[in-house]
Amino acid sequence: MSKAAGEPVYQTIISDLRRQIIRNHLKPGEMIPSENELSARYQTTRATVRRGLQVLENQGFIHSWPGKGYYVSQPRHNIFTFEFPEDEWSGTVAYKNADIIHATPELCREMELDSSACVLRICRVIRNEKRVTAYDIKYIPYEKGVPLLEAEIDYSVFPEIVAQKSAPFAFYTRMEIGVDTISGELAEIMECKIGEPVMILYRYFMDENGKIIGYGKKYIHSAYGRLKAESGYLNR
Amino acid sequence: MSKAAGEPVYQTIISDLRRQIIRNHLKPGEMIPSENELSARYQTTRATVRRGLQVLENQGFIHSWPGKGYYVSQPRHNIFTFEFPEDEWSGTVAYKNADIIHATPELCREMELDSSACVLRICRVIRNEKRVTAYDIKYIPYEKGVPLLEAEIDYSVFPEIVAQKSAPFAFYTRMEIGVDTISGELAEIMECKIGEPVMILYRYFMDENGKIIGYGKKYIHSAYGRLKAESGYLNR
DNA sequence: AAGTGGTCTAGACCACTGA
DNA sequence: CAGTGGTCTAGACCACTTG
Repeated sequence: MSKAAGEPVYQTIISDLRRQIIRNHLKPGEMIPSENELSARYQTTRATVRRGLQVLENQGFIHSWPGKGYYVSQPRHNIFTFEFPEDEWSGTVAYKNADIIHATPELCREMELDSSACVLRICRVIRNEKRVTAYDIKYIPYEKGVPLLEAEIDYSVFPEIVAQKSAPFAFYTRMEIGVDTISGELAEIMECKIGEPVMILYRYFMDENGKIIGYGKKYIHSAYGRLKAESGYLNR
Repeated sequence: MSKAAGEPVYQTIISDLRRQIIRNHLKPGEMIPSENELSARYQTTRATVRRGLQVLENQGFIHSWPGKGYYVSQPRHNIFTFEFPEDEWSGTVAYKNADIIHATPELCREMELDSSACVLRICRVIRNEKRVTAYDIKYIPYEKGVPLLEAEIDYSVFPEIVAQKSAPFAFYTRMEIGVDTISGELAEIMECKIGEPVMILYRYFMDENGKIIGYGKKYIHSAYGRLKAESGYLNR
């Protein structure tokens, strides 16, 4: 039961329990002291205790079981998060091109489109001082007659384009990470040899109803670097 | 202001505000009604209102600015999470081997080890009916004289091994995703041709002090599949 | 029946921001 | 200065679990 000067009581409760869990004095599956017990121990009310337990629950340290008590959770060390460096990641845009094409078989499949559909395609080549580091293709369903948005043609970042098609919060994203070797056409664009390995990031943007409102591929040259992700409980 | 029968008041508040944000009636950067305003509107107390706002804040929809009010946040659509399917992912273990080796230059670098250090190495080949899908190598610092743990030799999943070296919550993980083509030695192990592309997952386990307590590489054949990640605000 | 967490009320005092 | 969020008190009633 430590106490930093002026530290809120609920913070003290959080730190204390957190420390006990991390040091394994409270083990996964074990019950932690009840709200009433903690209220008494810290000379405070249930509301304040709950304030602290709420945080630990949000962070995945504990979970509550109504009628029984709070229990230490089983840690999940295989859930990772990463921040995807949208553009400007691997360099500057060296070439860009936007046009409207008919849906290819790939696009019909990936974007669940009719084969008569049209799609706005935005291609970009990204490079650093020495080489082409990435090749990026974005596809956005194109409704005939609907004027293009500045943002689309001007290639702001993908989520921003999509946000204007729906609303800032009204969509979700899926990413798939794959790998392949570079073939003919791509080798020319990326200025490298056929057979070199590339990472491919596929992105799907869906609206509230699951309708695909954006699809993209990004080829990243293996020499550029790695994608980094993290998981864990210590940095919270 | 909707109301489901028996739904807690704070839930109603959450749903209502959430809907307004997703529909873009409350826009990023805009202030939402104050706690007092909401208390009056829902005929409840500040405590109940705060209960709801807390949730929306945790989910990233809003943030509070003491003395000013609550504001709608800028959505982050480039933060992804994925669950890493530990083993049994791409098939069954076809071959395994554990031994103790001297730290190679790579290990000294990656694990921040002294060149005289010893390391427990666990290699595994994973395959499905048709082919080798992955090759997995785990490294764990080996202290001379310390007996090996059952778990290590028996190759339970990586986080579990590491958890026994410290404590279930007392470490964090970094993953890096890279790509390469298969070279000689690896081609033999993975039963494929030289030059085929592979995804490489590097994993680093650190304890509270940042000391590396586990390192691993997993080569995944491109034919196996993709790594999938998600982001967004709709599924919460 | 006693204990647990879930929800809620009706206040209080504080530090901070803005007009 | 009035308004905002941050913290906290001291209760209440409920549904649930356990002995």
